[in-house]
Amino acid sequence: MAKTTTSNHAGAARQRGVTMNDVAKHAGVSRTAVSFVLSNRENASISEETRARINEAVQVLGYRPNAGARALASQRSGWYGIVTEIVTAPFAVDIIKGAQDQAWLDRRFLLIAPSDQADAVGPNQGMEDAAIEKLLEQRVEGLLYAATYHRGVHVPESANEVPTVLINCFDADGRLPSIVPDERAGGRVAVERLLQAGHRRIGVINLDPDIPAAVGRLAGAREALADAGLELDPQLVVPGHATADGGYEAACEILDRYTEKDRPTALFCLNDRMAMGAYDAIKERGLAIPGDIAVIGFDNQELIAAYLRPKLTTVALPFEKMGALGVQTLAALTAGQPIIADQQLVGCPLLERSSV
Amino acid sequence: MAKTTTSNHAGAARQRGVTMNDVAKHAGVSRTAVSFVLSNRENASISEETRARINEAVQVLGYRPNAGARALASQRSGWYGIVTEIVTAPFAVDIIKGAQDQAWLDRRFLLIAPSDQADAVGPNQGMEDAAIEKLLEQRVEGLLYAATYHRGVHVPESANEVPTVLINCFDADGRLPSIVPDERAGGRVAVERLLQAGHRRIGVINLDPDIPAAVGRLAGAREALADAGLELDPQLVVPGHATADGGYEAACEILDRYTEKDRPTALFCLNDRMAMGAYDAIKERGLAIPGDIAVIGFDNQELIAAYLRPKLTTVALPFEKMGALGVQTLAALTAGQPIIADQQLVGCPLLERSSV
DNA sequence: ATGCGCAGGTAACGCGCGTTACCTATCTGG
DNA sequence: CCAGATAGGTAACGCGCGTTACCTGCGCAT
Repeated sequence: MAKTTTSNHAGAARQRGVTMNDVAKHAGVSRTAVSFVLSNRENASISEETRARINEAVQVLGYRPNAGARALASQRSGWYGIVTEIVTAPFAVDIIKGAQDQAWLDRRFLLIAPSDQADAVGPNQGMEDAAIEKLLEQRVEGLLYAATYHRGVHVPESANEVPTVLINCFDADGRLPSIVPDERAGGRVAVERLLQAGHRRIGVINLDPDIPAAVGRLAGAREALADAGLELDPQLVVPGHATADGGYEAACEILDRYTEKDRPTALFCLNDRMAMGAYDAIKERGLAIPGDIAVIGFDNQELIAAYLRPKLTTVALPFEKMGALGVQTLAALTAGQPIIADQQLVGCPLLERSSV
Repeated sequence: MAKTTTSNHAGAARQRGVTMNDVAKHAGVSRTAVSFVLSNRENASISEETRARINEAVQVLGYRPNAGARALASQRSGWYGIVTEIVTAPFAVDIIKGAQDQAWLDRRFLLIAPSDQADAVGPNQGMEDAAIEKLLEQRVEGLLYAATYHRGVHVPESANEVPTVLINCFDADGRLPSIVPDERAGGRVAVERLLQAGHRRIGVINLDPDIPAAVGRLAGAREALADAGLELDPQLVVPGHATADGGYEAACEILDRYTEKDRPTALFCLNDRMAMGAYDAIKERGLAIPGDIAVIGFDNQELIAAYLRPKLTTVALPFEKMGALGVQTLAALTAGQPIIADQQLVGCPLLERSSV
């Protein structure tokens, strides 16, 4: 499989960039004319004929504009920067994806800078500052700052030099606009789905109760129950570590505590990893999903939700959408428009699969 | 939660970049002197005193070099580009992460371009070409081309204008250097682990037998068995769809076909998703992992392997390492060094968890 | 006094392009 | 026949910086 031939690689004589001047000469016009044609200037008066000659020259010579030079002259880089933990979080990717696509539509480029520690505290802060610094050196016109889980963050000072939007987090200092998931609405829709399926006794496997995700989702759950004239039994809310093991243990506790009659008929797991563990606990007890116990998750971690058996019905975190909205907001901001709100909530859609 | 205050955003008067000239004036020297100091020029003769004055001016004014202008003047952008499907694959991220980190070490920037369809065939080819085009407009000095699963690809022509390295795929046209996982060695180590644990009858849940991953891993498995004086029973190799469902079905087939005595005592699943399905089949039959049946996977998809119960022992695909190696290879290439081989194999380490 | 080397700088060009000011030839209306 | 508009361009500056060539004193040996 491994060949040992030494590669002489692209002998392709790396031609020293064709410039606009070359194009101009080839077409027998001035460089200015070329510039006008390439940038589709409105009020330029260039005859159709020369325009065609120029375009042909571009083709023939394989001219490719030099983005750097263009940025220098026009004072606009056409770039946005995004700072985020790349790999720590499977989520970050979807945000990037959404932002990337939107940027692409706007004919902009997204410069992605790593930040292994997106918190402004901690040992790696230097890294993050350096990343932002690098982005600013590239003269990005705006900054996106994305976190891997919904929380408050402290954004480095330097981010103030350029319009900045936070994604999946909010400014603990309250200055910068942010885009976050509507956790409350998500919690509500999850429980509404269970109610609609006829469940009245619903167990909740909770996260660390202090984080925004837990607060919001639980509040939403309460609202949905209240609408149905029910209350959330505090006994049925058990905290768990945000892992599969945590979900397993919490589910065991909740399942073993009651007789078959009193047992909840549905479990709302505040994230999919915990749902994964809950599945095990349920199956271990010879119970069927969703026959005996329905399960609904949160987050829509594809790798889990779509591969569990039965596939997990869950509420999706709208990462791509938030990414796209981030870029849009940035675009508005850089265009000088006032933004609508300091915090934009993005809905979390229910994803029907087979566990309810 | 959602405030509706209208944000006036960073009133921070976007100061029109401090330039080297400003620094020079402030320090009472010429711009050249500043340039010399900032670029740590070897044979420049600048007194310690003026050097200090200049550095102070940089601090005071908050000077930040303009990367674009620098690139223009020096004819070196300091950028590499990477083309990959960003989100389709959870894998791509790790490659990017590895490449990003290595690039960061080399004081280079990684420009990430989306390519929703990394295959050179298909409807989205235009997108990919455009992405490469954009990267070249940014004057990247080298190109990385990463695939989400190990396979042969056709790289667009334009990539030839600049040194290019393929990651997790190889050039079907055989020109470009590539970096791929050593599937064979990986398959070998997996089976060796099972043999070491005393297993003699090993079932294999296979992938699509035509892809490099299947070919290599299976070959490695055979080698390991041969070393132990055993042969791979063709009956024990069952093909499956590369999903949890596929793994479930294949495992059912293999488990139900034999009596308890003839049944394999271990399952080598050629990817983790299938292992996930196999878990269900095994548990359903009241069998214990690894007590009754040991399971070993491949890929090390964190979200699955680390969260299954028991945690899955698996062979890791070295994505980060491949990414880093890609950048290193590119660096060597751009420095004009001949590369070692057209294809570099990267080892797949065994990750011990609890399923063997 | 002269020559010479060296520390400590500076002037000026060019990188590739956007953009503004200006110029010329041709047509049109009065 | 001439003023004025318009089509079809061009010359030249500046964006911020790297880099090369050159300049100016000053100490020192001749």
